[in-house]
Amino acid sequence: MARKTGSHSQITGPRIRKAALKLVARYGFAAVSMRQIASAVGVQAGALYLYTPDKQTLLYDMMRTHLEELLQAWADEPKGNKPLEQLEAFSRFHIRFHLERADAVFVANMEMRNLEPENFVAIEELRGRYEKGLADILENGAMTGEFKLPDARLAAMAIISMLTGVNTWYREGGRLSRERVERIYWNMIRRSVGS
Amino acid sequence: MARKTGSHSQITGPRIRKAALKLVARYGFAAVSMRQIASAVGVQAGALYLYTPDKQTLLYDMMRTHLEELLQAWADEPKGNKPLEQLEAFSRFHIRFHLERADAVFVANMEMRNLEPENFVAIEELRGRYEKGLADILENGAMTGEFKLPDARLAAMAIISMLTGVNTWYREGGRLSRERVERIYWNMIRRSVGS
DNA sequence: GATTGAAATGAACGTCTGTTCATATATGAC
DNA sequence: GTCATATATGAACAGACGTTCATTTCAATC
Repeated sequence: MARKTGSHSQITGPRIRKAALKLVARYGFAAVSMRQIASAVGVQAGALYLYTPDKQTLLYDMMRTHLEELLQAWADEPKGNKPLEQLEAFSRFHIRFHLERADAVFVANMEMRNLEPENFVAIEELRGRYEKGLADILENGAMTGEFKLPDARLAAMAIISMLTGVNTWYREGGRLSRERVERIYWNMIRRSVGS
Repeated sequence: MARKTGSHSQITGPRIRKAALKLVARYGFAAVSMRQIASAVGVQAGALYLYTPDKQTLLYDMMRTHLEELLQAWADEPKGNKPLEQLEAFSRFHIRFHLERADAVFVANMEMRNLEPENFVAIEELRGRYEKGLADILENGAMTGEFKLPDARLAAMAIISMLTGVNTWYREGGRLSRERVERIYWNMIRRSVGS
């Protein structure tokens, strides 16, 4: 008869989120039904509503969880002191973390438009915080003269787009190893900021 | 009583494509109904089927038309002879063309997964042709030693991701003019290839 | 083994979906 | 003004959608 599980900071359980992520990444949020998600979890559709109040919240939880884990992982990452070291740490971290969670990345990047306004704002804020992490590194480097950048915020967007783009073509066991991709990208980025 | 218009190389008419592009870019293909599209065109849903056999073909036509126009426009673009000139031409062309057609770009990048296998292959082929245009420039430059690139194909993907990323944040009348964005991006790209 | 409370079912709801088609309206030729 | 042709309507179709809820199943406690 209970309508909700005890925890409140994370409404939807990990089992459901994981199954939903896979389906939503493959077919898109609007194209995936609650019945399909339920079937992937191994329950009937009605049972999902013991763990999430509605479909929209399920999407929001997937994206929020992903971005919170991203921010936490970056906070925990060793980064060194100098802007150049930090930029390398960011570049390699971003590629590695994003390749490890291709489904969540895909959803977080593609499904913004399916968020209700309130949730949209919250997710955008989290994403902005991550982007600011990179922008700060670039700004510091520009101030010390290590980087030659007319606009650090723009450079941050350019670099993040480039890094996230790896997810669109990289395939495990393909022509290039992840380490090799990381090195080549890092070299391009290092040169692009004039170092 | 006629079921189809005379032309056959372009099934769906431009009026419908344009209205559909706007809606699909904003809400996603799966989330937009034929009734919504019809309403944006100013007709009833049934009338759409005089111009397209089904919804899937409508999506396919939007993407195909966009990519064909992209390929044609790039073919018509003046590019110079030297790899460096060509790379600058490509960078500036890509930003300009894509900003001018934000809706079509969004749809072409986001709705691949809603294409049926046959259509998916066809669209991927067109996209591959465009990417090869850039990869060829980079390969030429690497051969002459103008560019320092361990892997031209990978560099092509990196650069295209970076350029297309402009669409996600650029807003008309924002902090930076398009010309300024073009110049900054071109500088980053030029340096990233070691020139 | 009975009692309890949580977890899951499965039928039902109203609404919306893509698509079809008999019918109606508009357009231009003679 | 009549005919022919292209264009559009709007009702109807079968099925899927998100969500609710009375009922049943499951697991643990006494």
